Amino acid sequence: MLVAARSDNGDAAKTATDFRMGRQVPTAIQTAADIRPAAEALRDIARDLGNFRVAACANIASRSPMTDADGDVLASCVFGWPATKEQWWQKPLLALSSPLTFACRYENEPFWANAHGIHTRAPNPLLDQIDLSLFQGEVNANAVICVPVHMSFGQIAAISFSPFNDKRDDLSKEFDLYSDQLEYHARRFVHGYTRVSSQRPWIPKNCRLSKREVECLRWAAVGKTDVEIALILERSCATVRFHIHNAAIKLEAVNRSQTVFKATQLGYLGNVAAVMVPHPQIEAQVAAK
Amino acid sequence: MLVAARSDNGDAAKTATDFRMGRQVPTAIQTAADIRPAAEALRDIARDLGNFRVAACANIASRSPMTDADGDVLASCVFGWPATKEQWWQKPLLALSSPLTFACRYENEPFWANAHGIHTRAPNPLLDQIDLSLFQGEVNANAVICVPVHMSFGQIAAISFSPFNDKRDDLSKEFDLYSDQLEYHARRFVHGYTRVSSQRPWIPKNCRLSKREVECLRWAAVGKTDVEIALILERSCATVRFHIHNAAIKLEAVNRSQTVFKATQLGYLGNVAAVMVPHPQIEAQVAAK
DNA sequence: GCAAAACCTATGACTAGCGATAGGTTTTTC
DNA sequence: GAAAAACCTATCGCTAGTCATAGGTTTTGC
Repeated sequence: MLVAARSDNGDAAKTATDFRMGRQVPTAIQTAADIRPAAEALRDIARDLGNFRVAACANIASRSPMTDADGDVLASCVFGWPATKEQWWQKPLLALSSPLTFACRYENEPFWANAHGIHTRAPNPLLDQIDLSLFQGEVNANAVICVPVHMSFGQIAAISFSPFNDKRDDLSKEFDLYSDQLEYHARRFVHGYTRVSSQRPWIPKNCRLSKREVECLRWAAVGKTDVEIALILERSCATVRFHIHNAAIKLEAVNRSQTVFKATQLGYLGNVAAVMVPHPQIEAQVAAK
Repeated sequence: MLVAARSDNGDAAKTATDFRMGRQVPTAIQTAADIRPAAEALRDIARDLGNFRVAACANIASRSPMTDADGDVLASCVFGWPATKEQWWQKPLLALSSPLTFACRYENEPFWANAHGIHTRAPNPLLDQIDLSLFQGEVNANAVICVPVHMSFGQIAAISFSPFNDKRDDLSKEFDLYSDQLEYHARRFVHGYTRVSSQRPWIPKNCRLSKREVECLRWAAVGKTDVEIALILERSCATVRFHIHNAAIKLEAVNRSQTVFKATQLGYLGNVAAVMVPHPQIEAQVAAK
């Protein structure tokens, strides 16, 4: 089936046009001065594709609104949210609040959602327990297409596209037709925005962690004490501390919390829950002490 | 300029064809049985576009090779790496090793690289200090296009496309023509692979952190002690502990390291270095104690 | 092959910081 | 006004961090 699809469309590999709409990508941002026109481009693309209104949050952990080079808030000045509603980003619990924000933490690809459910490209059981009972009130729409953007340093952005002045509550067709394109432009926009907005970039001078350092750090990150890690790895407590201390030095961190933080941001710990296996017998040994 | 480009191509918004090459996306993975055909599709797309050979690492923090449903290693069975070279993923320091892996930690968008530099869509000063002197030996190619994929839970993937059996060392033209398409398929492939490979998905039952909890946690994540945080926030040390403890309960974490880890994974702390401002006067007060 | 660098392992003592616990007060929200 | 959230004080035991020291193994570069 999948192979057959490739055979039928083999020649399309080199002839497929992309989303750029010309030589430049209108949603890409190179300098702060590009923010406004890029936001306008994103707004217009969303409107042209499905009469969608854009809501964009470059960092779900931050309550700062996205602004252009002059400090004007994009939500009201470009995306068309009424000024009286512009408070939604002061409270991350609204609009891009609990249900959508939650989903963006756990999902890598675009999805659409309404009060009946969150509809992803492929099933994601992690989203099953999200409470959508207050959907309309929280999201200010009956349905929404949402693009999560996971970025470096653990930053997560969320860009949503909701029907503007109409009552659509089933976006499955639009999602099927346009999610790729909306995702592409949302990513380009948010990547660029984040890049030009960044201050004080941080990079340690020598962050080549050794195998042992990472190993000890992983166990620390899942909550094990030095004694427990020592038992797990069959090494002394002092060795464990040595390695963790070494990792801290390399990451230019002052204590364990910061070390874990930075290692996570840089992807050293990955998806630990899938990698590390619990040690019930070690836990019994520790309990016996 | 950007607005003009949109005007010229306004109608393209709804007529642009996408990368899917038909009704299905050949590189998308829904079940484990799709891994092999999807990998073959990715291989073929890369070959058709630019005679590239694929190297894919779904989690730069893991040394497990990517395998299909039968446990066959994709690098040798599908992507065409000689069996004698298939050890590269046993040592994350090779192939997708230091220079490329490093760049993938700090860059959100595709780039191409050779021994002379890392060429991104927009300048990224964080990549300037990456040592490329041993490029050919480490990467096994004169030049490479690389797609970083940042995913949920802090997982980072890297997919590279290097010229197969030829000496190209300047991929700027291919990058300009095909990076979007390669990125699209690499993302779809890796997202799907990660989804079907995941075990023990983890989600806390109540991870709605309060403003205060996040605030305290952020300072802890950048290495501040409880006393320092208390001074910064003008609250007592006990209150800081209280909030951090609350966050730990909500995230189902047993200690501070694990709390910071999980909060980072879920994007609660965001790009803290850009958000939080140092407090030189607080540091002086702590030093005076 | 050799030297240097990197990595690994370990000890012991001490103290700072964290986690748990208990009880209470104040502020905010509905 | 009541309940929930935020804040406060205090204590004590446990864990993490520091310091100084020592030695061995593996990898890398010439």
